[in-house]
Amino acid sequence: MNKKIDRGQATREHLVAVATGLFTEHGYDGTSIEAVLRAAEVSRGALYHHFPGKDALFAAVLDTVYDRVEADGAKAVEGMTDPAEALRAACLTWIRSAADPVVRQVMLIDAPAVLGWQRWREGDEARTLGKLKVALRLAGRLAPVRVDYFAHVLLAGLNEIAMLVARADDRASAAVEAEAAAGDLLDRLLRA
Amino acid sequence: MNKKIDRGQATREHLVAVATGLFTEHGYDGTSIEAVLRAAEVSRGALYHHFPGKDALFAAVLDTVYDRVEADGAKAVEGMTDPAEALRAACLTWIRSAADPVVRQVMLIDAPAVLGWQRWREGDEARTLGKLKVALRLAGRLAPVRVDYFAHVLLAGLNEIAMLVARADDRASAAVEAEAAAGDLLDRLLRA
DNA sequence: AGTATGAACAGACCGACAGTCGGTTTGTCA
DNA sequence: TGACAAACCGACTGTCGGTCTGTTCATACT
Repeated sequence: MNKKIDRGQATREHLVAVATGLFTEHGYDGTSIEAVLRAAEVSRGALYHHFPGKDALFAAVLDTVYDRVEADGAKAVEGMTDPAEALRAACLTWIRSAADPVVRQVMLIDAPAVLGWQRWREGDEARTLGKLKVALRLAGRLAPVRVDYFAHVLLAGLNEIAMLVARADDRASAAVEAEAAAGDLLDRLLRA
Repeated sequence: MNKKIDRGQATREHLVAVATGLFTEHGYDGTSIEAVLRAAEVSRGALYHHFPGKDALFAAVLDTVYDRVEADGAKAVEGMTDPAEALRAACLTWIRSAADPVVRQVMLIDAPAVLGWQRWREGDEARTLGKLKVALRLAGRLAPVRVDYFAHVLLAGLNEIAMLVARADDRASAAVEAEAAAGDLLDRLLRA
């Protein structure tokens, strides 16, 4: 039971990879299962053997995107000891991540609508927000009641800033301004 | 040419009203044109006479939602002379508006995915963000480069806070905390 | 070796849905 | 009153997501 399982894994991953590209380029609604099938050269039966439906395929794609973003974040803060410094580094990394078209379309635009807000928020809480809340608690002298709210505000704010960079005519200079703005935001949120 | 035009207007508005309810309850994807037709007791031809497609119907719904939100905001600040005070009042009103299921589902969850981020942002810029930027410029002593970024951050942050209230078990007490958090956020963003 | 098992895959098929199209009705105005 | 056009009607179409009945084949068992 190894060659078979490996083969299954391979098609699964292949499907996720192909779907990631199509979802990013055309959005969830703009991507038909047919299109995925054609691009991946996989049969209908194979796809529905691995995924119960289109939204499950999307969820799998979203999962790999989360993985990548988390890995980038972890790499950015490794070795850091000062919580505030690590938080700042993680925030800047997140802004850069969110400039990636894949992250933008899949994580920020489609995910809430496809999964529904509730499921989306639960996933985000588990994979992103939770850590951010811990980091905020460690880094600042925020009142405990504020931590949750400000974690959401910070994350949403960073997303917005990242979107602004992505849309800017001159992305290079926008990125510089944006990172300054993000740093400034962080300062203000953490101030006593 | 009056009875006819009036009748057209009436069906149009009726469709928008019915669609608003269905979009709010089941989301954009969960609402079929068929369902709208049945609920509104209007024929297919009539609907497609007034709207080129499902997304156009959604756009019309979104428009009326914007209208209501704007009207609420305008009422909240009327008579105020201090820009900072008006800004604060508008923000709190916006939080309360965003707690409305219609606003939440239509404006915050579906709109970006249905219209596409670009079109959505352009609309939002014209109807909400633009005013907010002006208000921020008047109310604070923010560096001009910061105004744009912080306007986005503030709006997104307020949305998040509103969502937290909407999802809370005890909405009443959550609302109190949330408005305090929003006020705190505003203070921090406007501080020199 | 022979056979049973079940994962992986194949592709015809189905129902639902968004959108189209050739009509019909009905105010309006010259 | 007759031409005109807006409003409306509903059968029809193409596409799409999802189902269902197989078939293949690597492994486990005897």
